[in-house]
Amino acid sequence: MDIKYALLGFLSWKSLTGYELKKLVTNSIGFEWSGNNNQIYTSLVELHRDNLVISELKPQERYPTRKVYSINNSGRHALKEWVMGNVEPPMIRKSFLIQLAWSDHLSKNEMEDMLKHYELELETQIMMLREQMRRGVINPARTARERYLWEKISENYLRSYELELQWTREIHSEVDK
Amino acid sequence: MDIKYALLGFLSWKSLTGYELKKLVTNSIGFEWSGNNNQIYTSLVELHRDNLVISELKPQERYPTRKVYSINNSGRHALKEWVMGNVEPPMIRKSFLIQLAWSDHLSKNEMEDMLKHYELELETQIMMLREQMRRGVINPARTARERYLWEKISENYLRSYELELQWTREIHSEVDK
DNA sequence: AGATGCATGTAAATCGTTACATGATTCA
DNA sequence: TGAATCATGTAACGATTTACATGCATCT
Repeated sequence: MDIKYALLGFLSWKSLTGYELKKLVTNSIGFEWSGNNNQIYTSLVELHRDNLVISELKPQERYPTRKVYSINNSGRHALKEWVMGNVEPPMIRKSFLIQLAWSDHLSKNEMEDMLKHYELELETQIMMLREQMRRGVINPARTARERYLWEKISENYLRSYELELQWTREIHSEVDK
Repeated sequence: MDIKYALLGFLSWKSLTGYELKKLVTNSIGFEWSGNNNQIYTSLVELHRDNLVISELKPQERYPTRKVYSINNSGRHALKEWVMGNVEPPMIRKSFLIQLAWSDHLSKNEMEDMLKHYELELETQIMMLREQMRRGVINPARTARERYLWEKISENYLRSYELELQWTREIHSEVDK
């Protein structure tokens, strides 16, 4: 369950509430997935139960009480353990390739349509990424190295989508012949 | 649930048993995920319930009875519908990038170690893909176009991993300085 | 004798998504 | 007045993984 470590990571940056974590997770590049309420609040409960974070209630005047989570030493330790061990290859799931695999019974026009759709989806993703990067992606940037790494991570996703788009266009032009 | 359509796709190629489908799914490039027993046998039951396939028992002498599934016209229709509609961007989940995001507190050596591990994982994936391609990946190849598409699909995965490896090496050499 | 292949499936647990539920505040 | 933001969470469902369960045949 990566989400727990993603949350621990953000908490190793600074103390945050569930609500803030949700925003960070859904707005950061590469963390988007499973940034739903349920997982965040329940993961925080588990992290607390496992004694990796502490929480503190901070009442406010006009808004609901905030429950601020902070990482503790066990949490920092668990995070470091996870970061160093447990390296796995990326998991890539492209439904579209399965669709393409069984698209031979389509007419030329139908196939072009399919490819066009995929290109559009990819172009949209790329635009959103670029836009997000343009107006400054979240980046703790506590050191030059950290800033560099976070920039590289955005770049990674961008390049992945660009490669996919390029590949699709190649097929498109080949199928067009 | 893509797995159902992946199965329908293979059945649109030829009639197959659950056991054969399992082997195909786990050995084909891009279908590997969720090639576990449970999903295949239960999906086949659902496809049968939804009237997209028919099944026939074929007793054998020395081996257990085979349950051979065949696609029917509703199945072929459902497959075509799915292939043409419903185009979605790829889903990419790279745990490693989350690890990297929170790796700034590691020493230079520790970080190099991490990167080295990831490179090794990627190199292994690439080798396995190449090996699979070398000794002839599954490919219905009923038409020249279908052969071409299936080759492109293998190429897609290969290129994705190669891009990832290249990106990692870039970081590695930058971090080394 | 032990591993692998043939062939079927079930059960339990975890992970992930979507929707539900509440309620004040602020901005257009 | 309606939408968005602040802030907490729960419930239900669906997808996915891992492990369990059986038994004969064939190969090393």
